[in-house]
Amino acid sequence: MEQKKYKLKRLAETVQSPKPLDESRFLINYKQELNLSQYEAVSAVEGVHLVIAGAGTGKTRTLVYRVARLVELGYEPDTIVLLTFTRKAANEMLNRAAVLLDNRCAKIRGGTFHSFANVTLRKYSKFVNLDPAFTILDQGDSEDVINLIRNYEGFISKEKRFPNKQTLFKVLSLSVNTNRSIQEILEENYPHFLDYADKFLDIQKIYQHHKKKNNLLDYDDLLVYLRDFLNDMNAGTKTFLRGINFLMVDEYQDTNKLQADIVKGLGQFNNNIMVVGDDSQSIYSFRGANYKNIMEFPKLFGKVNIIKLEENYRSVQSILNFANHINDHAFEKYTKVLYTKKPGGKLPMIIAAENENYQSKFIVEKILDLREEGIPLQEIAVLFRSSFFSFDLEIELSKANIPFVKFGGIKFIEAAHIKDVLAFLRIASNPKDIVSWFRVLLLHDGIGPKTAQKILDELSLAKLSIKSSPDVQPEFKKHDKLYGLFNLLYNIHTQKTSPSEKAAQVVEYYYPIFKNIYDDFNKRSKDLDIFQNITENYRSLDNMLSDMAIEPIIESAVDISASGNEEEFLTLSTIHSAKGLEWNTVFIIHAVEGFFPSYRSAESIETLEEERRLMYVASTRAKQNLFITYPMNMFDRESGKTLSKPSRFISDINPELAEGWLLDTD
DNA sequence: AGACCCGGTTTTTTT
DNA sequence: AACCGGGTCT
Repeated sequence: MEQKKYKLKRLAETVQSPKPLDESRFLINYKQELNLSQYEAVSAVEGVHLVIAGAGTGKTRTLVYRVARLVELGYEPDTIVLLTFTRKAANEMLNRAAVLLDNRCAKIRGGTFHSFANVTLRKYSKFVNLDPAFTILDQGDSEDVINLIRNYEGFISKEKRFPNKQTLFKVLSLSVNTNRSIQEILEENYPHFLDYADKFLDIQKIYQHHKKKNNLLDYDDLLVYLRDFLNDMNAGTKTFLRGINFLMVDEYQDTNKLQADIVKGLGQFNNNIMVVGDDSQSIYSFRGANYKNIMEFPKLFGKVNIIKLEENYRSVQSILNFANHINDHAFEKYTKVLYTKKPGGKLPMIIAAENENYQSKFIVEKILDLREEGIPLQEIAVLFRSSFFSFDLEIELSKANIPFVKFGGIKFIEAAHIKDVLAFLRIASNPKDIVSWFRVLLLHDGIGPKTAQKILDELSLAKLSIKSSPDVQPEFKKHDKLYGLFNLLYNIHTQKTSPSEKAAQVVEYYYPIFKNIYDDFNKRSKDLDIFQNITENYRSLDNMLSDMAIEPIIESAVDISASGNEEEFLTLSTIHSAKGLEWNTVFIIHAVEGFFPSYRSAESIETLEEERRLMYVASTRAKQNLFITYPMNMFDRESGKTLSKPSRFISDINPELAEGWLLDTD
């Protein structure tokens, strides 16, 4: 151990010397395997660096090589932190680095801001005044807590619509993530609820108190506590910061104010930071992300070295031209020009179909054609603005026996029946979890909100407890209906069994209820099996629950049945979930004014600009072929109108950039 | 009084 | 598909 420390110091000095490093000392030939800009980014060691990496310019490759190089330079892998947008992205990068160099790369600390905060806060809990066994609320859980509060006396009035739980949550969360007051958020996004501003504040107060009292942290709290810990600069902060030599942040354009503060806080000691991103691909403003964050990065950090990656390795020239055209209209950006050494390529095709179903049929046929031409399904994706756009297509694909996996939209963990099962386990892990108690109690016949509340009161008075067997609690004479429930909770709370055994007990108890409440229980019951399989990967219930909250499993029963036997499959994905990925052929569907851009976004230039960036992200996913389709007659229930105009992003496009086609319905 | 059922409304995007 | 509110049943 000591030897390593000595070695670290010596190498750091070498790095500071003005002489260029002797490249032959490295196992990897960085200069040869990277282009000039990539090499510049990869070989940057100390200081603050901003890498502007256009779509397909080898951003991931650059990060992977930099990780390897830092390790080769002798820095301890666990002093390097890599923050990414999803845990999947982090794992993929660390794996690639491990393959490139060796296993030391897998020891790098990586993950999302949220998972990083989770680990840090549990470890340094006493410095942030937290119980380390805190429970994490995902968005649905947070909404449920807020709903509980919403139903308190005095909030809902009969005269005027009171905001629902989603709206309440969104406003509170946006206020935290963008550092603005509730008043401001309401003025900007929900002026019709301005009358309720005081009630929002009341609910916020009660919500915060509830979380504190019951040892709960929501997504935003994870970031807030981490930021405060970093700013506090107590003994814990110092120890923690000393353990970090290098910080890398991917997808920086999608960070919000809170996350920018965290980056700043993490760099307080040595200021070795590299952030990577593309202002043209910022698509998360609804979560408080702001592309201005990346524009203002140099202002916030002072002396920043800006590196631009502009050579695109992904797409043919024709697709790049088209994407650049979409991007040309953005009004504020770091100027960068993407170029490629893959000249030519077929022009993107814009195809008008009679209606939605013809659009679907066209895509099915085209996919079959492409497969004939030798393009595997694995290399094809259909992308869309909103998850429900693909419903009709999904039916047509099933008819044609084309296997697909859908990304984005409802997640496995959000399905009602999975949340039910989780609620039992969460009570076992944290008997103070009132929301889970409510959920579980309401599953039972004859128990509604009032009775549930009564039982919860008895719990807090300790007349009822899952810490001892219901057999020895006299109060159960009144509640003999709930004997089975309490017996189950008593067992899974007190027994030292594995999470999977506990889950099995829960499912056994839950199954009859489940069959009773869901008409489609047959379809759903597969999910319960999948859930039980997942639980086998865990030793600790607490770990399992926080993992599931921070990093939801994407697969649902539909996906499994499609991909189960290692078959190749077509990808259906929201554009948001397609971030960072690429395919030979990409279809973008529903490019209709009102759907994409969504007419919800038509109110402001900012939101419209974001829709434009979405189109940019979608079209830069394609390597060889790009098809953009739109139905000419599309009824929209929300506005009650039939939509017929092509998306403004593709109408009036220069014929040199894309071909327009009309689908012949014969 | 409280549970339950029904029908109209609302849904972007995700850690 | 899930939510919300109102009306009806126990």
